[in-house]
Amino acid sequence: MSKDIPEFSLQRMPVYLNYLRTLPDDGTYNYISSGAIAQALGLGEVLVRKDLAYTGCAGRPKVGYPRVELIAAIEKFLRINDNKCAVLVGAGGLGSALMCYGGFKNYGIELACAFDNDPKKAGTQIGGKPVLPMDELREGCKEYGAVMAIIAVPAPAAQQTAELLIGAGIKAILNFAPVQITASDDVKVINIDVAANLAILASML
Amino acid sequence: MSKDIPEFSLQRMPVYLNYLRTLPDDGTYNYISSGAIAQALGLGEVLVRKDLAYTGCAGRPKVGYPRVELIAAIEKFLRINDNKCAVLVGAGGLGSALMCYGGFKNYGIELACAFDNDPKKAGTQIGGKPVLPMDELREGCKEYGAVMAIIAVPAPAAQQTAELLIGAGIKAILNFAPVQITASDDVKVINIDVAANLAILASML
DNA sequence: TAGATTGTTAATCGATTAACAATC
DNA sequence: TAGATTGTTAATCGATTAACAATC
Repeated sequence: MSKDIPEFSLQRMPVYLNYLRTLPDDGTYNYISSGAIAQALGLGEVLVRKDLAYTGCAGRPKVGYPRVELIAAIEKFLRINDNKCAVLVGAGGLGSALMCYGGFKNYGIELACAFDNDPKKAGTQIGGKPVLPMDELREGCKEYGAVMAIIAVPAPAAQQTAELLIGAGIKAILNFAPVQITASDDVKVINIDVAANLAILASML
Repeated sequence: MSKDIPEFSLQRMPVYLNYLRTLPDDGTYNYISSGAIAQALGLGEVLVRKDLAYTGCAGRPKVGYPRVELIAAIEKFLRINDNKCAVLVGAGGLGSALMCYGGFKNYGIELACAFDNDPKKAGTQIGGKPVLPMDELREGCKEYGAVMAIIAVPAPAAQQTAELLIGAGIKAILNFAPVQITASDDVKVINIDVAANLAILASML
């Protein structure tokens, strides 16, 4: 279903969803036009209409898009009600912060537990979720039915960690280690390098 | 200088730099070919050559690119020796983790201090760097000569925080709050929404 | 009806890839 | 020289924008 959507349109879907969810529920935004959305997000209005067309939610000429239906359509498109489960590897500073972050549930994602190779951390909890030793990674992923993982380990360990996760059945990886993780095509990977993004900004000044 | 480079080529520059820096210094990689780089990073080799051409570092046919010179050329292209200074707003979990992260210095960026509106945090240190109250933001930015900022505040406060920062002379913003920050064209903004990225991955499964 | 807004088709723009000449 | 690799020019591909018909 989301196979035939352009990559960039897909990336904007959560942006639309976020924005629509922040609108007040007092009746002033029962309908919203593509132009209004475009202006709020700094996009072209034709682009917005094209993107929204992929959700299957039809707008009404002269009126706009029905807000509640549009939110539901995007949620369905992103399969937010499927309640996917994710695990995290590397309960350091960044990993711990992500364990405590409550925003994943907005997308129907549960961050179930963390794995860490520090024996002192194993058995503790972070953000109310258990930290397990690395040698329980395979078993833990299966038990929770995890399909996604977040990697927050040091760079030298990242690729190896990814392979462990893939071996445990993980199909999508969000990697924060500053190396490009490579995997076969059936495993989806997004690499986010925070320092690199700051460096890009610095070079544009 | 970096004005005429395609956006996507610029985004790959830190990736090349990271990769080249990880290569061993034992003489086996005095020269490296575009094909080898391409394979390691999962890119096309012509693309790699085009990107590297922007750095002004010439490769030698049959040999490849001189590794040390290439690293220096990318560093110069990204202006890594300019030693930019950044501040952070929002010393919560994610903000604190970023304060402790040592990777910014790899790109010549110093994260100097944090600002937080919690009076209990003001006066403390995180990662060896001071946390200052919000009402010292303007003064603090000037004092450190900060040109960039990281926003790690809750979503509802993000846009307002951005405007404060811009008022204090900040020219580039890396935003982790899950809202799109909008600013005039002379201020560069990159929005990173961690949960949204995980949602995108989930929808691709 | 007139006007505003959607949805679609065509044109443009930018990025990637392919082909190939240049070079060591 | 022959072969490998760079660098450039042309072709392709995908995403965005422009133009405009459809519709409420």
